[in-house]
Formats: sequence, C-alpha cells, structure tokens
Amino acid sequence: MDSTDDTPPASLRRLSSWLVSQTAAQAQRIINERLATAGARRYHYSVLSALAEYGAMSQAALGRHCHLDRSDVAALVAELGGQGRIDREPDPADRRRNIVTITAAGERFLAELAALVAEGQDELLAPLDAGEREQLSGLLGRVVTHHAEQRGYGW
Amino acid sequence: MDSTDDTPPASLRRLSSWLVSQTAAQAQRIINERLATAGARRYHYSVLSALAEYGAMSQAALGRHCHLDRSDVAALVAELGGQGRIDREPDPADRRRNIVTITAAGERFLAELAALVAEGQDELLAPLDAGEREQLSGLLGRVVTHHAEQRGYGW
DNA sequence: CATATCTCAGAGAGACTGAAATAG
DNA sequence: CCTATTTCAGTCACTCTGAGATAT
Repeated sequence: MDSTDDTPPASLRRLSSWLVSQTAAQAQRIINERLATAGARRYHYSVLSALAEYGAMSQAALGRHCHLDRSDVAALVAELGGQGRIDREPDPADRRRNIVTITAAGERFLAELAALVAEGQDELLAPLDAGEREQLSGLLGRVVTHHAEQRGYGW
Repeated sequence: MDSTDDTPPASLRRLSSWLVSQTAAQAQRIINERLATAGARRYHYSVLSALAEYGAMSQAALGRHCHLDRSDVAALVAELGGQGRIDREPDPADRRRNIVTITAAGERFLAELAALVAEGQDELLAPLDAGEREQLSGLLGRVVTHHAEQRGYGW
C-alpha cells in the first residue's frame, strides 16, 4: 500500500504559493487551537484589537479595518456584546450606525487572547531563529503591502 | 465615515501568522483566477502533477500525496476522467482499488496549467527579486517541513 | 474479525450575496 | 433619488465525517 507515501509532488513543493498556503493552514490551526481554549476564534481577536487600537467605531468601520464582511461583523459584535466584552450604542450623530466600544472586561479578554496568539507565533516559527523570523515577516509584509496597493485597499 | 480607513490594527500586521494568512489568500486568489481561465482549480493541478511525477496509483494513494480527502479525490477523479485527462481501471492485484493513470491529453492539460501556475508565482512575488524569492521559499519550506514532521505526515 | 478502498450523502465552518428596514 | 448602515436569510466552495458496499 506504499505505506506512508504521502510526499507531495515536487512541482507543488517548489511553489511559493503552495508553501505559503501550507504554512497558513498550520498557522490557522495553531492559532485557532489556542484561542479555542479561551472560547474564542481569530476574528474575536481581530475585532477587539481594532477597537483597542483605534477606539470606538461603527460596525462598518470595524469591517473595513479587519477585512470582515458586514454580516459577519454583525454576528461577531452580537456575540461579543452578549459576553459583555463590547458595548453597542446608536450613534447620536448618525442614527444608522452602532458605535462599538470595548469594555474593561473586553480589554482583559484581549490581553488573554494576545498571550495565546503570541504563544502560537512561537509554535509556528519554532524552526526559525529570531533573525530568520524578522526576515520572513519582512518579506511577507512586502508581498502583502504590494497586493493591498494593487487592489486599492488603502493600506 | 473615516473614508478609506481600512488599515488593519498593528497588533495584526505584526503577526507572522496574519501575514502568512494574508499572503496565502492572495496566492489562492491569483492561482485560482489563472486556473479558472482553463476551467481548472488548484486540486486539478495537484492531482495531475502527482500522477505525472509518481506514475499511476490508487485514489487512496493520490489522496495521501496531495493531502486530499478520499471523498474529494473521488469527485476530482470522476471529473478528470469525464474529460479524458485520466484513465481509471480496477487494480487486478487488489480489486478494491482504482488505478488512476494520466492520459496524453492529461499531460498536455497539465503543461497548460503549469504555465498558468508559473505566471501566478510571478504575480504573487512581484515585489521580491530572485534572491528574496529564494529566501522566502527556504524559510517557508523549513516551517512546512517542521510541522509535517511534528504531525507525522511522513514527508 | 479487522482493515482498506471507493462512493455517496451530508455536516460544518468561512466568506460572501441579496434584500429589507432605517437613516442620511 | 441615491447612498450608507445594520440585519437576516441564504448561497457557495472547501473540508471533513459517517455509513455502506466491496474486497483483502
């Protein structure tokens, strides 16, 4: 049965696009596993981070910052609101909007998630030393920035 | 409305796991767009590559090589078979198995897909020079190999 | 009896679309 | 009138699970 013959073809292993997809799959598995121990997923961390960093904003702005769809933001915000980690109030200046604010409990939760995420980076990058991690981040950052500009994301 | 304020939080932009996921999303979009012009998706390329590189094999072995689920292999093989790009015959030595073989038409199709995939690598890595692309592949390759060993994939 | 293969039917999460209600 | 925001319902591709039939 070829026993453990699960080597991917060389024509895949040579592709940067394949390598980066494999790495991303590992990254997402690791981060999701860690965050699950706190009952969270990746987007909880994204949304709370954006609120902590940029301050209160509407759901639509949250979606733009985190590259999340309007309907997925609505679900996330409802969930985090029910847990007391964010407050949601109508904007008096534009009553179409909900102004979303992170609460003190949300800040504490975010700190907990940030620690889990940091552990995950370390697990993901285990085979690389500090200099190599910098190199990798630098190269990936340039690729991400390039395509963001190409597609007009504005960052 | 903060107009085009869609900068992700710095706590995300600093994360290797986030950078690699963003890059993978771009990679998959680019590759899928190119392959779609030939009526194919990424896994068609994977399966045909594995058959071209390792020769005929059972569907189960194909799944192990390409990290594809048995049921997804079945669907892919049925599709490629209907297009005359692979042959599927029962294995006389073990009649549970289908021996899958790439046809001449399949080889030609694979060459076509390989050209599209190569163009995609270039688009993905546009901001990097040749040396930087090597560096990136090397670093990602080590990460992928590390986690493959950790998880017992055998490659 | 236990395991391996192939197939189908369907579940589940993630990303996205459409439409309605409300507001500017 | 047209656009923006929020919300819900639903779609779609992808991944994976379960069960059955067949074979070793």
